[in-house]
Amino acid sequence: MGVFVLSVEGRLLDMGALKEIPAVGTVQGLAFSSTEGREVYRHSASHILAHAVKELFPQAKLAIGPAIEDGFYYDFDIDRPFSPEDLAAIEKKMAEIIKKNSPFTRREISKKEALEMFGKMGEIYKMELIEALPDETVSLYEENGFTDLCRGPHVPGTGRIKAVKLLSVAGAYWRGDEKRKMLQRIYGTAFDSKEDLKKYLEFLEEVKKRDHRKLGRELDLFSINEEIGAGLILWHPNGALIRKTIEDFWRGEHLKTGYKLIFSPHMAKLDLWRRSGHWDFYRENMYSPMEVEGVEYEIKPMNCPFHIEVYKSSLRSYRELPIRYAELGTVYRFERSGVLHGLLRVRGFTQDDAHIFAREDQIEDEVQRILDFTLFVLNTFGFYNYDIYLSTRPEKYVGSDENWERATNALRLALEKKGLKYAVDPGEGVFYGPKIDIKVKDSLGRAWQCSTIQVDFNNPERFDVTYRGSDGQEHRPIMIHRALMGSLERFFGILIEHYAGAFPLWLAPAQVDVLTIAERHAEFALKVAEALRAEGIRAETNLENEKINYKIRISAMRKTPYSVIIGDKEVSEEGSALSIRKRSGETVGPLSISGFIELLKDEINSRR
RNA sequence: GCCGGGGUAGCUCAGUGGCAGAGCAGCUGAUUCGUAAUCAGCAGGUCGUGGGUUCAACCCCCAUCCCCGGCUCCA
Repeated sequence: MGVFVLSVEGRLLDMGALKEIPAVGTVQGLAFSSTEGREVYRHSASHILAHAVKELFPQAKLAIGPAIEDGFYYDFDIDRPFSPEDLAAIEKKMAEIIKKNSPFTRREISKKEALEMFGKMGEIYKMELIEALPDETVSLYEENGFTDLCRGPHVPGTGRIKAVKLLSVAGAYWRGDEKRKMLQRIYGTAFDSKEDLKKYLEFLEEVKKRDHRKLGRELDLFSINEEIGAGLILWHPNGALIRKTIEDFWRGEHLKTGYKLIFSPHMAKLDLWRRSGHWDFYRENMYSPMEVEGVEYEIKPMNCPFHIEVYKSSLRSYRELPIRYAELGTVYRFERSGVLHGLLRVRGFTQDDAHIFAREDQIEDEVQRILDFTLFVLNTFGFYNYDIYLSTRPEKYVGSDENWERATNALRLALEKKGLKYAVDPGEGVFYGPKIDIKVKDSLGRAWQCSTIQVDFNNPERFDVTYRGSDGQEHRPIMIHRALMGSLERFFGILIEHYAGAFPLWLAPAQVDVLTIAERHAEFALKVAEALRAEGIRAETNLENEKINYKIRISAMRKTPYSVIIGDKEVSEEGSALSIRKRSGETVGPLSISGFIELLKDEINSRR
């Protein structure tokens, strides 16, 4: 597909500007295949959307309409909400505009003129945007009588848009400010060909199929119950088994890697949270205190203060450092009802938390160790691609500039020594220290924030945490807060979608379903299942009076990795040649019972 | 919290100001079967909850809880 926008020394320009470009620098044509090209393309589509809406709903006021990751949106201020039927009508109007193939033409006018022009049209949001612009002139783009304020560039003409689809309507605050008016936002997407659009829509279907809330019910993994409360998870036996397996793995690996496991209570005196600073900095996420014999207690939103108190329970020497405390600590945070989402955003969750107390000279090395450990754990769950971010000092912060500098450098060096690619997220650190965030990419290429490694200057100070140095003096250790999976709830939700519910053998709640062909095979089937269970394999039987096709279907829908079929043949051969079927439909074997057990154990141990 | 859409059987979903429906799942019976759904019967509901309008409300109105898509926020 051809190019439709120019890149001149990194600046994007309309194709029409070609003749005006002075003969300096390199000129490059961009197509849909480039990120910038895609953005321009979809931004043009959003103009066409605005045009269509203005034709159908002249009273609608225009706000903004940028390109986003997978498409575009446009915000409108309109007295009535858009219905699905409206979307269909708008889409039809857009098709007409595209068919006309009117050229996008650029024009520059003074700010004053622009204000006057949009003022006459009653476009108050555009006026607000113009007023905020720094330059004296602003640019406008026009196609077929529709003019919009826009920096540009655009595709040459509306006919350049090959495939467009409106997806949804949602409320959105003007300028993202919840104190300002809520506008109606229309989301859509555009592609360079009908086939690519179709592929994207199929991707959306796949996302829907993998929705962990849907699979969670179908596979009987977990539930959320109105009687109990929003954002509070019930782990059903199948989900609990998976969680237990994850926890066992997690604890085992932590012990191997030099962590000490601890447990801490779910509540503590409010004074503790005052001292930690949470009551000042984090109160909006905390629940109201409860009174116990005249003293206020608070349910915990974090585990850190407890870990600090364990550290402080005795005098620490520099020889002991680093001290690493790990805990699967369940915390409760207030989240506004509208943000709750299945397992991914809840009010009670278990962090795979750890706090490391280290000397300053140990930070870089320790962070490297944590990075190794994190990637190992993520790999185990089938995540091999990551986006890594280094977040630096925010506007509001505690600690000295010098400390921040040193800690940020330590994080950066650790990343570089590991040869890990990362992006800097300026000003996105926590108030108490810089951090590294790792987002994993799942099997559909979606990024999820899980792991975080945070340096903390604040708490050692507030709690007066010390160690005795080789000089016999008291020193302040640095605290590193880290989570690998983030929270078990969220991680589980991500895993469900990542595997589409088909968990690898080591995690699968039922590993083998033993299925009988007729009732006379039940006795032998039970013997086979028992032999598997004796070896620690999670085997279940289906002895129902149903056809084998039915039982295979049920087993496959439960996504049990293996089923074993027991009929006359297997019984007469006494299990020397089991008929084994994978959930994918592939057959394995025939294998003897012991051969099958060996195969299963090998697969479980390698966590494939 | 805000905007919009919802809540009907365990699940997925029809439905109407005048007797509450289907498929799947469940139970019972028949069938005894070789790699993704055997047949028949039965049972299953305070129509999210609380008020109101009406001779009559699952349906209309108000409030409330919860869910969904977003916004803001975030593990």
